[in-house]
Amino acid sequence: MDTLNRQTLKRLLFDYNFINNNLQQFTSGTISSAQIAEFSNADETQVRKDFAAIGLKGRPRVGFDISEVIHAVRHALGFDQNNTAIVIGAGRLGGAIAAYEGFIAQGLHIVAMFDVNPAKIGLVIGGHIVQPMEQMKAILHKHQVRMAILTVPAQAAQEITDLLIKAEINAIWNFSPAHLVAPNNIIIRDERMAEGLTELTYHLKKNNKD
Amino acid sequence: MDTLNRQTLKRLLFDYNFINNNLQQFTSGTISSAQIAEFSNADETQVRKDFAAIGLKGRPRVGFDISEVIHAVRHALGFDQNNTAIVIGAGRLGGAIAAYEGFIAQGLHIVAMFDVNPAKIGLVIGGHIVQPMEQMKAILHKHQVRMAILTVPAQAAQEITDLLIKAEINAIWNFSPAHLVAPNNIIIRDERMAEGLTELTYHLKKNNKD
DNA sequence: TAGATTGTTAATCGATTAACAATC
DNA sequence: TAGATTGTTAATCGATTAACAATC
Repeated sequence: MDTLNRQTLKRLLFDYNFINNNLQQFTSGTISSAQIAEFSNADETQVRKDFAAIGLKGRPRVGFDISEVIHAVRHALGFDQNNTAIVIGAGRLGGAIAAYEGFIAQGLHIVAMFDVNPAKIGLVIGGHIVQPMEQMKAILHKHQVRMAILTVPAQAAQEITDLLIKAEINAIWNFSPAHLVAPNNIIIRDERMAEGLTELTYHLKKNNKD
Repeated sequence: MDTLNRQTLKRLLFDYNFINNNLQQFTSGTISSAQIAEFSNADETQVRKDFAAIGLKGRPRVGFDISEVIHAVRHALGFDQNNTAIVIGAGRLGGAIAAYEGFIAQGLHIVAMFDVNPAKIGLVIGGHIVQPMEQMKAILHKHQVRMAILTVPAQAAQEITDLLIKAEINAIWNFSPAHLVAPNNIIIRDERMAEGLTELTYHLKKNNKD
């Protein structure tokens, strides 16, 4: 199976959420590409292509079986695989992420929380006891952690990334505004909130002038 | 000037951050499109096109004037325009956003924080006293607020959006996983963190199989 | 059977990259 | 002047949409 590109992943997630949140209205147990397309305002051909890309087959005159769609998307995107993760940076954002239960449906299980600040060690934030960085390597190993969630200030981000590289982490979900340098085999997703704000300030300014 | 598309906004922000964070290394006061392209790993033609799109002119053999670039990007993206905003949802995420100082450089000023939960009213979170929703309309008017930042649970999001529509908000920065229904003249940016997680779980799963 | 919906190929569209003349 | 770098047009690439035969 080919690698799904970012847009396809995004659309599949969107379709999946739509179906999941509106299960009760699809009493037939099936859904057509046109129904999905109407909601997601993508083209219906696009929906069929996306589904074909994850091996989903529909039936002419009937559509796609809802439980098959849910299962196939969960499988293709990896939601059916449990991933353990740690949060580094026991601030408000780190706490929010650690406490958020919505990620569990995507297979994410946060097992520990760390901070460099001695004053925070031992506090319970987002349901986890904050531990010192020195414990990190042992915990990563113990829980076979593959993902680190970085919610530290920009100036601390690279130093911590270097520790994670040494500890052979597989993936980093980076909420700091820093640009991280790491080997290519480490999957990095930068969550740049400044981008969202930029979109808004740009369009607000534009509207002002119109 | 044509509307900048999302990718262009993203690249301009990236270029801007790169230049800003590395000012000391450009002692000549100028920078070439090739230097930027090397860091951002975009094509250098793309950098020139992006700059041309915001009216920036470079000089052959010299490059682009750094202070001109900074000024032009800030102006084009609306960073030089102050925008007031309110945060709705006085949870950890709302607090993190309200307290984060990095957005000030983009012209964002948070003036108030709201929550539906009576137990939270009066608390100071992220530097702001939490106020009841009933105060919202008056404060929006008083501070000429154009943007609302939504950090409430999914099930509360649409109801609050409806209030914001009535209060004639211009833009909503939506951190809830809900799909908001609103008129087209309201600018909505959905910050779907589940997308980032999806990218990571997908690639982690893929790596597993390879 | 008739007709709705899929699956897939072909056409279109838009964004990215290559090429190169203009310029300082 | 020679040559580095811009600005811009043309070519390429990839993603989206249209068209339509296959199918139940």
